[in-house]
Amino acid sequence: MTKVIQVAPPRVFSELKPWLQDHYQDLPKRLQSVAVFAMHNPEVIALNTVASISDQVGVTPSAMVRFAKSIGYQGFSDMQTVFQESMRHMPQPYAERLNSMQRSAGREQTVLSQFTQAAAESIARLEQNVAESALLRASEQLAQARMVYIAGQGRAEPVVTYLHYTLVKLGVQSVILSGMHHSMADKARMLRTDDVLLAISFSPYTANTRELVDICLLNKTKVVALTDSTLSPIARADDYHLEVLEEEVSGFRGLSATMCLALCLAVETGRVRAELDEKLNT
Amino acid sequence: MTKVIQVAPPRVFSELKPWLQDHYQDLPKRLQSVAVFAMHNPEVIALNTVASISDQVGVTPSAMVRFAKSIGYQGFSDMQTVFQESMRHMPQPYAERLNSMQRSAGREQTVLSQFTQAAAESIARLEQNVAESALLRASEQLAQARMVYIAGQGRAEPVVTYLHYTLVKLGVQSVILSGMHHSMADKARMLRTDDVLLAISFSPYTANTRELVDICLLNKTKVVALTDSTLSPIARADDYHLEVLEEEVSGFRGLSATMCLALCLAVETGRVRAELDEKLNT
DNA sequence: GTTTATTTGGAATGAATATTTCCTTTAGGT
DNA sequence: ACCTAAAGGAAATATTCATTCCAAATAAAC
Repeated sequence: MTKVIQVAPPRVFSELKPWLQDHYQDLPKRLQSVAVFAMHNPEVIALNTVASISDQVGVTPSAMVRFAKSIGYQGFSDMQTVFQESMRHMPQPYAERLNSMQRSAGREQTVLSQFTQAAAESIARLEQNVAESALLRASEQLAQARMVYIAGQGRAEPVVTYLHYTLVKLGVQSVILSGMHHSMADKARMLRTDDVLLAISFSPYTANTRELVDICLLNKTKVVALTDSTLSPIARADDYHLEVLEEEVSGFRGLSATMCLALCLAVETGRVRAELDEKLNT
Repeated sequence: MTKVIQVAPPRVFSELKPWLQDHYQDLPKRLQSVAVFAMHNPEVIALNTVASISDQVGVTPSAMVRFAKSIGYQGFSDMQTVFQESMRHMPQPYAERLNSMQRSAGREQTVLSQFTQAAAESIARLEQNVAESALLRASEQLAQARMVYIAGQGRAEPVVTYLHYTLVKLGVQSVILSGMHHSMADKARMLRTDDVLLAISFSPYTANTRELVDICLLNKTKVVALTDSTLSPIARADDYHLEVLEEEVSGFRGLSATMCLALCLAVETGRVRAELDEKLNT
């Protein structure tokens, strides 16, 4: 059996991608098919069984195992865990991200072009995946609120700042909740049933934001959530949530698509709010 | 065996959540533990084996199966597929897509498509207009700084927050200057000549940020600027500035391209900084 | 054109894992 | 305090699924 490589295989998906690009030419035909499919449908690899995947690719199950082994993994299952880990977006340490950044640096792609490409893809997907109707429903909730409370931490904080800024400019009353040094209970007490919580959260989901959402739902306070996955702890069926997924480049996730969605949400809210105000004045 | 329910169980995760909220009280103790865990760690349920999950929850494997059955699923595996399906980022239903297609085919584009298009164009232009060399020079300045002070107001503030967040994560010392309630003179006094000011500003340019830049240039403190035009008052010939122009839609300017550039700048700075640190240690 | 190495498909194997069963424990009611 | 019913744990069982092996096919080398 021909091993294409015998050194340790990539343990993270973002390193696997460039590896495959380099070695693609040297792979047998079937294994090339698998490679193409894997890069285009990583989620399928992560979630399905060998039989089901090989069926979709159009190869035999053994080809899948061979593929994994040719990269250096112990077997298919071993490789699958790498794909799975990339799905639960457990971020790798920043030092490692910088490392993999350097390793892929040789490949004639400038930093700028890599990130702009990722951003463009994220935005394209945003347009595909977000339903106009969902956006409208969320906006209506926000527009009807007596007051909009905005919460989010870490990577979500710039989004909080932006939404607050834009909403206020558009005449929608809103307050940033995350900055305040209140206890969770205090925060919860502020919220009345005619208020709306606008929660922004990405994985790894911070406990604070999650708790806040839980409390609001108990109090029958409406929640509008902006998150990166329907599996997010803050996404419920009975609330209004919008989903945006940012493409990653060697472990780094941007905010380009998220900011775009935030602007849409704010503008739409402003519009609906203006309509409501007009009705009241007539 | 006690079935809490015998009708068809939820086929999507978002419906399962409220279901559990309703029936939580009626569940046995161990099954409650599982319910709480499942709602807070859906990804774990989706990706791991019964043994591994039950271990993390602190119950026996059979409890997991019981849990699934009590909801109405055939078994654990059946329930797991629901969690998995919610993980894949399924595009919106075709009905919805057609709907929005038709609407955009008519006269008015959807809000979403208008803004995504603007964002995409802004990003494309960003790649065209920003020279890799300029990015590198700016990054080198930031990487050599003893401390990076970040300033910006209004629409630039989300960018400030984001840059601060990312730089700190990458091990580059930085402080946000705009939030502090010091007088301009106080702020200026903080800055030493081996510090660098990272100023973000868009038209209409706020006086505060402009003044800060002026003072720094007088003190021979290095300035890296991120702005929307070379005509900007904070762009000088002798400093390092990056330019990004956001396309506007009916008066609204996004931040998608800006955020992308900010990320590039931060990552590149982190990389250069790591290189420098390595040299010192040898 | 023949031989040799590589690749490929398909069935057999074996490991991993969900599920069931049975027995013990706990709790609720009289 | 006793009885009954529900709940929980542990291990046996059944199923699903990855993996391996071997023969057939294809491509490469001579």
